[in-house]
Amino acid sequence: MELRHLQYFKAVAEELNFRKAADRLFISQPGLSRQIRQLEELLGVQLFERDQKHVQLTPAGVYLKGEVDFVLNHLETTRTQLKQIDSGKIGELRIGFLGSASNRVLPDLLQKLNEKQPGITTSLEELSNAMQVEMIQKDRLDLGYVRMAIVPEGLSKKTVLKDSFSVVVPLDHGVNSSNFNSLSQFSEEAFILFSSDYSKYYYDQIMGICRDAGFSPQIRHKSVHALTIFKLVENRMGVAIVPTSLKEGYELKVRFLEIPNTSQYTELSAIWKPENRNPALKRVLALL
Amino acid sequence: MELRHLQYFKAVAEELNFRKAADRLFISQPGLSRQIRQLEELLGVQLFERDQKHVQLTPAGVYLKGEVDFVLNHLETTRTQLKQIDSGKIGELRIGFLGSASNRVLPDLLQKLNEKQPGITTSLEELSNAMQVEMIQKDRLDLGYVRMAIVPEGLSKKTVLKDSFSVVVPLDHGVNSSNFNSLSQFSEEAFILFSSDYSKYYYDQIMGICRDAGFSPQIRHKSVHALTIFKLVENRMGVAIVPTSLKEGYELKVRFLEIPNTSQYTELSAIWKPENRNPALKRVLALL
DNA sequence: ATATTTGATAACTGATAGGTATCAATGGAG
DNA sequence: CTCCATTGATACCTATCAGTTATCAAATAT
Repeated sequence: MELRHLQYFKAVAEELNFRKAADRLFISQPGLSRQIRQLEELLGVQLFERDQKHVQLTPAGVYLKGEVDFVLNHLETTRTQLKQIDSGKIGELRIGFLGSASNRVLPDLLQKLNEKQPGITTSLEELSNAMQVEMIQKDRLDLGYVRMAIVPEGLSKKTVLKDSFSVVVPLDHGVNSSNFNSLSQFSEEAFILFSSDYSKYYYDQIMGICRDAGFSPQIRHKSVHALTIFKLVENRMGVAIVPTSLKEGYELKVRFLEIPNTSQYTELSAIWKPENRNPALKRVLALL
Repeated sequence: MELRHLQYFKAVAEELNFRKAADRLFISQPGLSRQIRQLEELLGVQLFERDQKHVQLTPAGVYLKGEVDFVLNHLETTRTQLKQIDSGKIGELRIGFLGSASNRVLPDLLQKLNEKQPGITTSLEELSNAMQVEMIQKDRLDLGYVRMAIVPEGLSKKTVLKDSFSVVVPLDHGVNSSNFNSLSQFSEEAFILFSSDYSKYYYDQIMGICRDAGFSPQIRHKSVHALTIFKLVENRMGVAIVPTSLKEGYELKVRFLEIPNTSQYTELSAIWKPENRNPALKRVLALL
């Protein structure tokens, strides 16, 4: 059985006249007659009652007509949907991000998406730098928000946020914005850092900043979540160095001190695989 | 576009390998390759990503696979329905049920069906709760008899039986109907339950009943068949808690003790998909 | 380095969808 | 009643194209 049979059946069922149906289908009447007979043989069921002057549907034919209408209609809408998906008007984008992107960058993107590309749905997942890279390379993620200076071979990058670093201290800490001038003031403090397996590059960079200031930090705690780090600082478990933009978006009971005179900064970048064929990705990249 | 294209597409989408798919379809690999390419041209959409070693679906291909599965399955059931209707029937109703429906509810339905709608034939299958839900959602089942408090989104439900629970004990067990007053009398017994993969909800509920009675049951055996459970009880392998209505319909050598004063009860419900197009289903629903 | 596997290409062939010409049966118009 | 238009079915032809075999180059695996 082929769709041809069903389309022909539909025409005959509607016209109840082989010649008119054949005309509508732009084929000859004998050809149509044969295809209908073949359909009846294939299904093992008589669909039309033909006496020499009239054609009408059998009960089985009536049932089949309903189902054929349904199926052909369904296939038609499937075709138009397919076109939409292929052009990226609708589709799903799988986004990975570091926690630090969830303050401004990610909400910005989602809002812009909702405005300009409402057909695109997203699936969001907070993941480490390394995991995002791996998943993008394996086509398990379309877009990632990471912190790294150089991206692995084969991935594209666009920086969306350039961030200085700040020292995070308890509110009652002796150093404040008026007397803070060098990071070396914290050389004897305990430090709280992001875990290196969450972002190796990030970890190394903070170590570099301290080295520039002439000391090697004592690391007491490591965590993967910014909020946890802030809580630890608040409870005087140490001080932390984090991207300045993390200041926004939390109800903070800690003090941020932007580190002056340092060429060190961190970039939040969107990364993706140029060969990625998800059409929704192209549209989203145009928005970045 | 013809059904052939869709069938071939389905095979390739499942195998993700042109040669294996061609073997499965009993055609040659070049022929299959050409048909798929033609389908892509007809739809104006790329469906597969082929590099020289791997084949994978594009997002459009993923979408099409879902629709094709649906359409081909729908056409298949249409064929069997057609046969039924052609032989003077109204259609076939595919019914799934839990074993506990086979005592009263299912025979009742079948008898009523035989009386009021003799044109409807049935195909019956004993299936777990989860399997029934899945098959109904995929249009592989028309009506299911399940035990669950809330049905998944998109399915309709009608409760057909409200059942209390009974403890099942051997005939010579110390506890009988005159001295039974609390489930806690069984707190030290070994228990035999229905497997949780048969009906998660049911399993949890029995655990809840015991918790209400102030103990956590020692579970020694699990089984999916009521009769097996009764046999185990008969041979003093433990006691069981089952819906009271299971008492009927078996030649029992065990004793049922209805649990008093519990708000716990179990409902046997008929579930179906409202969009289901089976004409026999509409008629049967009118009988419920 | 060798063998095996992948999908794509090229050229051939056989089945069949659709064409033309015609038929017998029916029913409406005169 | 006759005539004629209209119905679907039949017989035969043909051009298309689905599916074939025989290859290929590229990529793994051994």
